[in-house]
Amino acid sequence: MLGKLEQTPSLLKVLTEIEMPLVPVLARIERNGALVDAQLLGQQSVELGEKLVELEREAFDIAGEEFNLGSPKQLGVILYEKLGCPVLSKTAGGQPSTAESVLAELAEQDYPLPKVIMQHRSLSKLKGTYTDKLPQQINPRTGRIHTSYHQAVTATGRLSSSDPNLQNIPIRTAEGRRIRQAFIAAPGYQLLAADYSQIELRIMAHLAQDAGLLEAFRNGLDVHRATAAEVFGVPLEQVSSDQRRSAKAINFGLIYGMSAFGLAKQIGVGRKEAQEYIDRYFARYPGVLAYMERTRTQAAEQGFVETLFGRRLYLPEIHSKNGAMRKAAERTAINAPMQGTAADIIKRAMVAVDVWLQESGLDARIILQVHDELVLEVREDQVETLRERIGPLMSAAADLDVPLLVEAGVGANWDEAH
DNA sequence: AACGGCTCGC
DNA sequence: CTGCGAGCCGTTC
Repeated sequence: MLGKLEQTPSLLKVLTEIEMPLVPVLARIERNGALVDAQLLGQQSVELGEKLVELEREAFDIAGEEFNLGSPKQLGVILYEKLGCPVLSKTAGGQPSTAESVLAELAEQDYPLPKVIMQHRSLSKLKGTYTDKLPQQINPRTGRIHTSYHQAVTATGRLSSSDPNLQNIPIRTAEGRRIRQAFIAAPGYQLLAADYSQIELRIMAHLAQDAGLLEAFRNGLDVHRATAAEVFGVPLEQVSSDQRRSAKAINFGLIYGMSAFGLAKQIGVGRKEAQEYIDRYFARYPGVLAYMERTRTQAAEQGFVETLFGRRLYLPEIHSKNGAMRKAAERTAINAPMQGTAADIIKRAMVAVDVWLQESGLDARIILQVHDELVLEVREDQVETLRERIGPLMSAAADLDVPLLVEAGVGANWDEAH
């Protein structure tokens, strides 16, 4: 009796041509490990601890009593019962929410406590998850951190990373980036970070074969700016930074199968206005609309969607009688081919880079993969060779109808390499 | 130990 | 009521 895998040539191909060759590559990456400056993280922990005590004092002062800032339950009592903040949103469990977006909203209404809580939350996240924990994860024998990559966990084909997760190291804020500064190269070596530029949007252009989007990428345009120009009806050079930010949210929203409601929340406009943006987007990029409709239909008819390389995601809930569950399956159907194709491509690239490094005898090794990025540790005198050749090699992992660009940076630490 | 709420990444 | 993950802390059992 043959299973789905043996019966399906495209799945066999994904197995034998992508996943199996990747196994020894992942093993090598895990064994290589990442060098981390424990002393620097230790200093940061001390500094963060001091700032947290300060913020705690401020919070107690505003609240007029002491409470556990880390407890959403206790915080809810202070905010909504004692200080009389309006309840803007509730959690799935029915309690008044204290999530970031809610606190930001309350802060705008001039309540002083939410801002202190937000600062406390973000710093305690950095301390608890990163600066305190990472030094404990250093292997005493190698002096490096060896994450585990999981090859068969995610629905879309991405890798995941655990113990510790090195795929969610902060980057967004200046405080967070300091943690990346603790990921360093060994003496005599440099870090090289190579990431695909907007890979999922490029895949969307390719899969949807939308003329406008293909054109934008082929002309090397800033695609968020180009989207803004189309949606807001202004010349490219007159796009404001707000318009570009909104267009970026629209582009990401499309990849995620987002609704007008979700977009409205994300960019801070009314639902009607958000719907107008979406309508204008689809009017300008009709190929994208047709592709999304095709994807939904295919998911419903075949019960699965697939990536460019034939990896499948089965979606039984696409037939659910429950509307919310069906909608969720439809969003996954939209997202999975793009996210999954990106995963296929970087996996192929990892194998290609690994083969090249093994054959060339260069003193360089892959130490991290973060979904659209590879980080390598390279002997100093070979950095320029690597930097020149890794882009074309990674780009060649797929033959898309748009350029697949790779940006590569070098530095003494992971922050500098970006 | 398991779960909820929250927050970090792409 | 935008996709995919991992992990922290607080809370409950």
